[in-house]
Amino acid sequence: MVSERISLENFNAMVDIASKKTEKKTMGRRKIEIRKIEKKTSLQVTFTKRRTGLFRKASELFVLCGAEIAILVQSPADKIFAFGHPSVEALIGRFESGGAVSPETGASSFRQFVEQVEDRSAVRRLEMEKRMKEGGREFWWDEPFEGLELQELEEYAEALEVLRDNVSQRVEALAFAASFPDNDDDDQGFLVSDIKLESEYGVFGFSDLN
Amino acid sequence: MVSERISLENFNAMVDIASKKTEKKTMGRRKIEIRKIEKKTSLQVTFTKRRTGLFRKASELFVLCGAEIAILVQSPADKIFAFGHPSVEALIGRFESGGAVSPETGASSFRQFVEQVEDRSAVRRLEMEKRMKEGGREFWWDEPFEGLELQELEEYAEALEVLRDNVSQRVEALAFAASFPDNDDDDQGFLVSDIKLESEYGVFGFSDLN
DNA sequence: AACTATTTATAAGA
DNA sequence: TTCTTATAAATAGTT
Repeated sequence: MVSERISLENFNAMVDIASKKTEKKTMGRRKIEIRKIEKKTSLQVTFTKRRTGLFRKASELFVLCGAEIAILVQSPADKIFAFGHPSVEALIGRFESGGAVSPETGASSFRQFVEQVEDRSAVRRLEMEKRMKEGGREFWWDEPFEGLELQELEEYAEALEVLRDNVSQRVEALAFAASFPDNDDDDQGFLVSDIKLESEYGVFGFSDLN
Repeated sequence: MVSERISLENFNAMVDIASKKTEKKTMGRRKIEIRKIEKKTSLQVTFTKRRTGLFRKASELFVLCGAEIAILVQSPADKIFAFGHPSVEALIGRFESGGAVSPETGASSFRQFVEQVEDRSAVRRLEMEKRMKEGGREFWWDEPFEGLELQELEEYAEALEVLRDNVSQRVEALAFAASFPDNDDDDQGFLVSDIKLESEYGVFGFSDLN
């Protein structure tokens, strides 16, 4: 009994391949609806593939545009994955001096990176706990960002700092601007949010994303 | 004078089209190297396209896998874009069903983070709820902070500060823990950066991302 | 973990 | 800017 709903196209492709109407070996990629995957194994596989893809896209955006990026993803199994954006300098420096990763063909090192982030491993965690016990210190493990490596955390903290500074600057700028009210009487009641709500910004549908 | 480097494939395609060896109207998408785009207008265009793409991917990942995601992107022009899930609906549901989130390992603070990012505008949230009811499947994302009111921004800056402090504390704690090596002769000189260099972590390259 | 056939994303150009 | 077009890249389903 087939428990998943199958589109007509998918069904026809399956029949064709099963009945050898075509030489094709697989159905290849099939279109899917963007809605919750129910089958657990598929979900896990898809999550892994797409998280990897997402991080790759982020890294490309970072490299191409110099855009600073921070991503946190919490998996269905409640693992946390992080993507951070080290500075280009740090990146290159690390790349050159470390030499740990040869500049070989593509995916491998990116995959390594992802694995490294993923691998905020049991092992390291246990090591850390051991050291802390040895050091006679109590620590808070029910704490933010459980599972992130020191380096990721540092980068994240840096990113936060930059972000906070930027936001603060903007606050100051706005406050400054606000200290010079226009002659306009109604200005006080005019919310920026009102403008935005009228615009197209911030509202995206998925029904038309395919 | 051509100032950009052009691959052989691209050059050949250009010649073919120029000399009408092919009926094609455009060269279509061309392969690019993943490295800093120098031409400013291209950079802006690419940034916009790819940020949109990144956020869409994140949305899909969220919907398909139920993975919670937060993204912060700072554009080359220093605008900040944020993406957050879960949907407003889910978020509100969470608030209603008991307020504080259960402090299961690591999750709570991530959720806090998401909520901080998400909770930028009550107004916008309400508007979104409305649209979600009307349209079914819509999400909010993608506003530069320019659309925020002064007060909202201030609150956001504060939230960031809190978050940053938490993360910093965490970093310090980890660094402290790491400063108790097994045989500590001279661990005074043991710097966090040393830890980084010694570990395999954080060694990754982007130059070879295809 | 690999493999294809497809779908999807997107670089250029209009 | 926004749309088009052709190609590059990502990935669903299978093995």
